[in-house]
Amino acid sequence: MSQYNFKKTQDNWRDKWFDNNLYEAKDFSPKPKKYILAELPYPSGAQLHAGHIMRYTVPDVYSRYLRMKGFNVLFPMGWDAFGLPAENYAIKTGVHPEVTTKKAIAAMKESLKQIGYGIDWTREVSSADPEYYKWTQWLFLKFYENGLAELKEMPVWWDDVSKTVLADEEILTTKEGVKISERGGNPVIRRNLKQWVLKIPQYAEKLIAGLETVDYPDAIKNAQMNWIGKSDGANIDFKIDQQKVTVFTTRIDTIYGATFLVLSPEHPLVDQITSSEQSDIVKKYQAQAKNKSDMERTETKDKTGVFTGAYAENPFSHEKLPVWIGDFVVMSYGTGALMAVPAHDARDFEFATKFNLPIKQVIKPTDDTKVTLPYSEDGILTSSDVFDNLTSSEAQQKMTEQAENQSFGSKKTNYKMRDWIFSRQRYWGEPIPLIFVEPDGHTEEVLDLPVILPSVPDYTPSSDATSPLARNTEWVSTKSKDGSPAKRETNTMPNWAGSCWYFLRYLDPHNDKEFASMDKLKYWMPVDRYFGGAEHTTMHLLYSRFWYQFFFDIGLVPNSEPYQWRLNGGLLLGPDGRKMSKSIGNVIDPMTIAENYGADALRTFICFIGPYTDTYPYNENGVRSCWRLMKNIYELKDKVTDGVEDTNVSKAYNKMVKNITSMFEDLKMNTSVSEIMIFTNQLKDVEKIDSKVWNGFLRVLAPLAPFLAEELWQELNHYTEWKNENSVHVQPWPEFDEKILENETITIAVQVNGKVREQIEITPNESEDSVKQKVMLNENVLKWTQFREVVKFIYIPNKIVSIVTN
RNA sequence: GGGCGAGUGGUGGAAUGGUAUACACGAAGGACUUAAAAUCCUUUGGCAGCAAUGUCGUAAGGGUUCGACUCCCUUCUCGCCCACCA
Repeated sequence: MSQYNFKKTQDNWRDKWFDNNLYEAKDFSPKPKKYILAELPYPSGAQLHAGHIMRYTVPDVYSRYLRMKGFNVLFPMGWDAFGLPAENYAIKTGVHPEVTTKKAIAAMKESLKQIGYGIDWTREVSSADPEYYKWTQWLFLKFYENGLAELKEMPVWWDDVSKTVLADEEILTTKEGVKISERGGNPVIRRNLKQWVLKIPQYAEKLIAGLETVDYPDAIKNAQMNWIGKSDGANIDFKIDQQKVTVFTTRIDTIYGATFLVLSPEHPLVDQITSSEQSDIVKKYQAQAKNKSDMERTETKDKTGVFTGAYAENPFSHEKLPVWIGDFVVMSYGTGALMAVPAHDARDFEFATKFNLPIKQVIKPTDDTKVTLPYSEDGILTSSDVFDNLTSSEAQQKMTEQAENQSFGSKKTNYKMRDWIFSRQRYWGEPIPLIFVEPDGHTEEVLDLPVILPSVPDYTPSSDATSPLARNTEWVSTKSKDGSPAKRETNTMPNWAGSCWYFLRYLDPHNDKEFASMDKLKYWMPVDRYFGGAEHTTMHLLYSRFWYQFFFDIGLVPNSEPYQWRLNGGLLLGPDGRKMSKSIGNVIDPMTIAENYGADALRTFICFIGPYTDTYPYNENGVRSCWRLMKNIYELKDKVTDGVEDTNVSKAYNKMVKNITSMFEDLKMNTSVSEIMIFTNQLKDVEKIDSKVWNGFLRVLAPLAPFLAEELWQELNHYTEWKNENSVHVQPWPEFDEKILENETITIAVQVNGKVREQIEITPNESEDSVKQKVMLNENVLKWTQFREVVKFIYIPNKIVSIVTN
């Protein structure tokens, strides 16, 4: 018996496949297309890590299956090559990030080939390649030209370790309420800086509407909806002497219960309305709030605030309401001012209780249940003048109408989503292709793209919020279109920029006239299946939808949603069940596993471990069992011969093909591996295996274990030299015969009063009468039915009999 | 505080209204071996029983149904996301 040498097998077929580009996706092929996409990796470190294997294995198995099913499959790969780790490494060592990145890319590409991912490498792209980022810059300029990119002075999150601004999405809040950076966990502080922003809130409605047309799990849709944070309500003006303050409310129906207003301490009106008696105390509070970091603001659960001495008139009830300021009201949402209805809002209730302000109930429940305040549900209005007895929603409509008719308010929709801060004060990113023309400093586009990222002697970020590029004075000074002196924008784009459109470049990677041709976009888009990480739900996945929707609006792409379908994958934990971490020392290196057990065993293990979406601890014994499976399959080959007839094997074979076909369609790779194991165990028990069965089995095996399947396929067919069309991976997916699966008899269970008491044999589609006769005379059934009256006899054909007695 | 998801053997998991625990790991016993590894065979949800079998059992409680891990309600626990967002 020959021994399975997985290393030799892998080395051999890997070169054959990739040297001949076996997995090429053909533009405009008459076959139906499938675009299978997995998030592109960041090329750090030397090689692949466990996360990549978890992310790419199932998509690869699936795309291999589709290819055999006759689809023109695009399964591409590229590199999200800009980013902090390479830059931080450069700061430490002085080696240019380009050098380290290229090295990492080469090593990772080699690893991806070793695992046997069926990637079309002719379409490889790297976001740090000038040929690529030329188009990232070009696309950015489309935003600029259409008023969606804007320079804006605003409070931003500043990472004080990395010395750069970060977007809202890149900030996490710890359990203690401390704000930190998502990458690196560095402390962040608030700073006012002038930044490029992309006005993603303008696409809020389209981003919401688009979710209805795509097939994403509800969890992702919910998270994006939540992040966009749409609230329908109204802006209402309250008069304060000659001034007026506008508040945003989603509950205008509670306005008769408003007993005070609260303004953000930074609200511009505060200085004008504060009475002279309150002036000192207000100024002191404002100063305190300003010095308080956001961390401290959120840390103190206790509400604080001070009275301004001013009173505002409720436009409905004409009551005079005291105006307070409080730092729980943030300037960046709504109007920075709110009407407090302590009876119907928990925060207002807390504030009113603390400062002894009146609490007035104006909503009662629709039924007679007693309420404890604060009661924040909808209900029936009371103590609300002419609006009494209306429901909340009726009142909201009528009151908003009245406010609009009398010009003291209007319907208003607010979003939690903010402008996307798009400048980074770092080196290793795409230069923003704009210049500031002197003397007035107005911005102008750079027409000659790409703006190449210049070399600098020193990558260290500066604490004065300028980019390392700013120190390259020669590069910074340039000329405008009409020859005026100008200075370059020295900030770079965030890491997310390149990945917002990479899936479009795969479609036309070598086009130097366009970012991608419309014909190719029309052929391939949208992405049919997109696999990625859950951490990108409100970042990359939302950003790239925004870009794509905008491109659609300006006619650059053929449809409005980039991804038709999306699934988030889980993680591989260390053997101890904890997240892999160098400091804990529980990091599993997939390439070592591949080295020890073979790429096929590793792939099969990753599939077998459980559904794609879940997270699992690593288990070495699990890999060993898959390695054993490979070995067992290999050893079966000596039993293969022509003309073996075996009904049991034939049945098992057809069942396996049938089951795996539907499991692959549903991406249930874990149970597919079970089916392979069950069938293999069966083959181990027979003397001889028919070559036709073996032929089909190898094709079913091919997506999961591409190397082993290729080895045995080539041997079975006695191929002596390599030809692409002879590869197992381009063979048609095997058919199965339902007829062979039909048995002469079926065993079904008999339940008496819900408990299984007997199993009987019936012929397929046997009549109810005949089955009933068999069942009612059965001795084990009689034990439970005699001396009782059979009230009901239920027969579900070919499945079960259920008897009810009294 | 809000939203979403999940709870099944010692472990990863299977079963989406029809015989709960497929497949695999681990464990126990046995075969082979001087021995070990590897390999092979047997057993493996709890309780009672030599066994046939009975009985309980999918976080807890209730409901719908001939029949519920699966659908509905209540509670508990865990995970993830968001969070003074008016």
